[in-house]
Amino acid sequence: MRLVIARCSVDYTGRLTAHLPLATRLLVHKGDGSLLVHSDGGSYKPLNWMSPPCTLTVETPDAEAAEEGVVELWRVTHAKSGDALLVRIHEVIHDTTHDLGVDPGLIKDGVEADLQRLLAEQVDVIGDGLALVRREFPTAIGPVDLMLRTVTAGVSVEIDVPPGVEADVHVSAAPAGPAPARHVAVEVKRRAGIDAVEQLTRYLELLNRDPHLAPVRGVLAAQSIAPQAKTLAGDRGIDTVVLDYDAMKGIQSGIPTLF
Amino acid sequence: MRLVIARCSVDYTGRLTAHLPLATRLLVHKGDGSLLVHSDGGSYKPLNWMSPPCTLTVETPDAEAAEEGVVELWRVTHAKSGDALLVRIHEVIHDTTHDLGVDPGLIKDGVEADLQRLLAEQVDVIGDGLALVRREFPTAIGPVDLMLRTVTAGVSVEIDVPPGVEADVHVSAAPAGPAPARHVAVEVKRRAGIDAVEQLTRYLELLNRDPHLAPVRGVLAAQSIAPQAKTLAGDRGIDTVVLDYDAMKGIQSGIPTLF
DNA sequence: TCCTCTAGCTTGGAC
DNA sequence: GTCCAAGGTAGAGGA
Repeated sequence: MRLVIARCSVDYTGRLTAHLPLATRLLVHKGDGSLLVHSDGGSYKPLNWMSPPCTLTVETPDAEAAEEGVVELWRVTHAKSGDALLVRIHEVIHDTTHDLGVDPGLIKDGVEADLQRLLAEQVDVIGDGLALVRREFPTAIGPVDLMLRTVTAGVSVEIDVPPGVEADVHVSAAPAGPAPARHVAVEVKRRAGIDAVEQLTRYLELLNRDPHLAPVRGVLAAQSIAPQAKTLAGDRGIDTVVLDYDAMKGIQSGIPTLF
Repeated sequence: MRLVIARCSVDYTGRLTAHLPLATRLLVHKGDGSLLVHSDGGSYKPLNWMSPPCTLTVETPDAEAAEEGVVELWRVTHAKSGDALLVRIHEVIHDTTHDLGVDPGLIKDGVEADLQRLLAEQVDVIGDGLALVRREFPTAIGPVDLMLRTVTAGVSVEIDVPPGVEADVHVSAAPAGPAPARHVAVEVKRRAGIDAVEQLTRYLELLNRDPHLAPVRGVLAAQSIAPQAKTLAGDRGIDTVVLDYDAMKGIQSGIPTLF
């Protein structure tokens, strides 16, 4: 990794064009060829950058550029897209190179996948008398996060059996023509916006065309739900459930899961 | 801006928890207090970071940590959210500080706003016999990018007048009861996905309730349109138009706009 | 490979 | 402040 502090101007041409006037900035040239241009402040996102695969070539400025004070010209070209970054360096203030080795990588917890996994183990959070059919239930337009079905075969049955799988098995085995299972499609999000409601609506539209599944009810489950998303969901008959990740994690660690 | 190369492990707790095992990394401490943790390679995004407003405090490791080889402990705390980043430094390999000054900022061209502006000047790209009503046409749920209307008042009229405004004016002034104008709502995107179709659908639903506007046809105009978005648009009777930004820009620079 | 969806998204703008 | 939409979104994961 090469770290350069330099007075420079930068031009990007590619999906759009962007220009950075002359100023002092940090240039990070990584081992994979990528380049980041950072200012002191702003966001974690560089002002300009080039993602790998790309190559950096250092050129000597032509007479005109040299006259303007350019001492070095860095050209970073993307291997496929043709995007290019041009760094006109007027003054190098710092220049060091370091060998960092390979990074072991990041371990995360608490992303949507974790939320979905926990919720699959605790479908009672969504409502009573529900059992998991499967996670990532496949449809033609993509997988539904969770597919559940009701296990309401009469109150008397549910009293003396454990909730979840056992009751579900009982219903399935009921000799007297069982009430048709009603399905519940659950969309899991960390933060749900209008787009989440739209997504679930598309799934429901499709699922309800399938006579084996219909009627399918929709539930939007998220750690936070935008007010407009809640309103839109209400309009469309979609229930919303706010999830408490820490509480769900507590239950998960305390009680062994049924599945 | 302070640049540190160090062998360190990092823990983030906040919206999720994340852990980085011991390895050599770049730490960038910016003037606004923010911290970036970069590896040599990967993306332009740091492995871990803390966004401003936040403060960095350097602590002396306790006996236990010192025994594990920690020589310095950086704690970065977000001012509002309570998110925290903990950097356990085992070895400092490089440590320099530089004054970069304030960055003049980035100038962009080719973003969605530019596309919309160009398209407003060249509505014929959408179809013949159309005139701009206005950009950012207001509705209760937000502005429609472009609202157009047809100027089809009979072919004979259109032959000997310039397209666009002039023809439109003529139609408006036509003494023999003019055919009602048909409206076209255009959603402009650089890249259109399913969400763009959903957005336009919401607008059309609303616009078509207005007897002054109905019937309103929908057009999705974008530099690239995802296949599923094109399919969904087709299902809903929404036309799609693929835009060539460079070509449109060429026309714009060559021919003065009518508006 | 293409195409989809998530993201500690971030960031800017409107209300 | 909250909420929504754009992003050179990037990056992962499935078909």
